Amino acid sequence: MKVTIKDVAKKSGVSIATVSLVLHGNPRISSETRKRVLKAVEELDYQPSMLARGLVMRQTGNIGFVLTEDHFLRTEPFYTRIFLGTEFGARDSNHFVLLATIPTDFSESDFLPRFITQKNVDGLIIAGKVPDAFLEKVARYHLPTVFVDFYPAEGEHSAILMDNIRGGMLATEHLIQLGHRDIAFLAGDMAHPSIRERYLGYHSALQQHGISPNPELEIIDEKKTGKESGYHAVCTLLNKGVKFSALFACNDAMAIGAMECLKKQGFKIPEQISVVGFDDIESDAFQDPPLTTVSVPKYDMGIEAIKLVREMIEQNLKKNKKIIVPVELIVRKSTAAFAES
Amino acid sequence: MKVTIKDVAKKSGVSIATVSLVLHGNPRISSETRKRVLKAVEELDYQPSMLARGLVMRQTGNIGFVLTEDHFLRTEPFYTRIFLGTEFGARDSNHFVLLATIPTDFSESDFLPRFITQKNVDGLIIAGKVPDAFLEKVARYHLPTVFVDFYPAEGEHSAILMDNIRGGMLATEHLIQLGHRDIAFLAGDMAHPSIRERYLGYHSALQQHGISPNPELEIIDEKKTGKESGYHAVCTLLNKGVKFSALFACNDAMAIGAMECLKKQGFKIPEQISVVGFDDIESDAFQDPPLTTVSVPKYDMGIEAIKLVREMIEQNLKKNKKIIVPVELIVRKSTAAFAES
DNA sequence: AAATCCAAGTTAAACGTTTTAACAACGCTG
DNA sequence: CAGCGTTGTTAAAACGTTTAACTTGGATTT
Repeated sequence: MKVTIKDVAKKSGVSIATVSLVLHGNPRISSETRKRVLKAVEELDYQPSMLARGLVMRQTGNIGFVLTEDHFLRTEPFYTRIFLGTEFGARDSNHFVLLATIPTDFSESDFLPRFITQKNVDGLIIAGKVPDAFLEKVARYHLPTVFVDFYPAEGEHSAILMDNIRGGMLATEHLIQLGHRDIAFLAGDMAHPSIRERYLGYHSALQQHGISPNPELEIIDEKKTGKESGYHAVCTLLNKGVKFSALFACNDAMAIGAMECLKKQGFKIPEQISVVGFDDIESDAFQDPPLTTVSVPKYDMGIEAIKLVREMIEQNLKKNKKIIVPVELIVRKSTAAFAES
Repeated sequence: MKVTIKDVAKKSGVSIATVSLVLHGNPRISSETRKRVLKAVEELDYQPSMLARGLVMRQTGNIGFVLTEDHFLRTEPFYTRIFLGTEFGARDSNHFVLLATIPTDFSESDFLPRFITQKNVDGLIIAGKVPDAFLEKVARYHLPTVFVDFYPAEGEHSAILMDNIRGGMLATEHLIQLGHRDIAFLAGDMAHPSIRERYLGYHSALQQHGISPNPELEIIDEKKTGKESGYHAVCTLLNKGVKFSALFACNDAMAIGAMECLKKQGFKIPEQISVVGFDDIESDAFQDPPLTTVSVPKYDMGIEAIKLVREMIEQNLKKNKKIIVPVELIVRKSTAAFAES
């Protein structure tokens, strides 16, 4: 039936131990035997059984990837890309990534993903914000865990985060360098750390360039962070009658909503008003005009997450580590040099 | 460390064999012993090791889910929902679903997902169209396979498909019942079986109601099937100057594009023209007006896929089976009774 | 020449299950 | 009371690996 280590051993005239040692690169095997074994492995297309290996090594070879159902089903494939990154990263160490969603309103009475309760994973990656009830419940299993794009309020953890502050600075500095001085900031849900940080970056860039922040230009009390909020925020801004030549939205959805409103009001983008977003979502390039934004390396975040969780599995000392991945400014057509009007 | 069957055996004063038999519901165990064992299992929170079990049963307990990268990263979470369905379905039989993407242009020289080459799955679910090169390569592994929303050109297979013909009929009949007679059909990519079938449904409904199809009303030569194609198709239709009071687009994206064009031309929807789409994508409910459409049970397709692949794994006779899942008409606000203009 | 060391392999136990065949205990039958 | 069937339980093999401990035979040291 299936080719086992025994078949390889027989074919190359050695014991199964030798085969195993060869496969693990043990130096005690003569290069001649090594060659013979490798040849047999090749010819038989031998694939070690993960099951048998896992049994003796007491490892499953699996890593769990958990996110809320909402996040997974988002039209914008943000977490999907992160997942894809983990899949890719897992190839190196021959792990498998098991994905499971949890209810967005996970409560004490909900079940954990099976791979956790059945101890079928060696480590865990938790992507995006998850309910506290989930965190509490999962903590009981003491699995090496890495958070991605989320950091729990309590305790010390390993996490992969993006450099929101720097992103906010990059976006703002880009506008400053284009000659803009009156730069609006649009946001909702300031309770969210990422958004708060982007705001911080905006502020800090202004100050570094000697521009004193004007609270009138900060529309930060939108309820949500979708297109509608962006649209509405611009309305608010225009109603105030305060002068501005550029705006930085805390994410692309708001930026796109903002552009819609501006265009409807007859403003030319970027000639009259420059717009910068954040996230680099799929549709940015297809906006009119294509949106300048801060790009987040989703794929890399997944790869880093796997690396980190693997590290934690190997040296199972709980060395908590935060990795901040860099972001990048993508200049498209929605920003232009300041022009006196 | 981890609780094993031995611990349960010791605690309940029986042999490990007995524990195993109890857990498998073997009737030869006295109900008294059974109770004792079950109690111990409960108290120790014993979870059988998938690895050990898999080793002796020669099953991995995993099912592979493969789709192209494009499909997985689509903004519209169609396949994502199907995947979620498989995840859910897999709970019953305690399988795990491993997801892997393949390059959209998979060629002979590309590698198969690791779980296939390493024989780490018992069966395979292939979602959406995949390249022939992939099919050829994967066929060599003789895995029980179920296709979802795709049926290979060659050979006999198991598959979960949606009832496109009936969907086309439902949509068209809905319009006919509203009193419409001049019903346009919009499509692109007629090479795609799903679209061809929807077209068939449209035709068949017309004929059943004694309406002879008017080729002038069929715009079926669009290159693609996106919003732009829908927009463009309506332009073509209007330029022809042919009279119509309703239109059925082969998918929601085209329907939405069509609505945009119609609205721009000053038509009122649904007062002057009724529009029906197909797919029930996320944004339908947020259109203006909300789009009437044919809904596809994505989640169920996933569940059915798991059921079928499990069936194939159990009785490993290659009983190929096609399951056609029913679709459903969702009436929203984009359709109304015919009104003479 | 005995003792030691080394290189290259091998033996065998262990991992945690499932399952078959064997077994013990008991009541029944003839 | 010998033999038989039934009922409930267990011993043991098997699944495919890894790895610590051991063997073997030749080279080197004392």
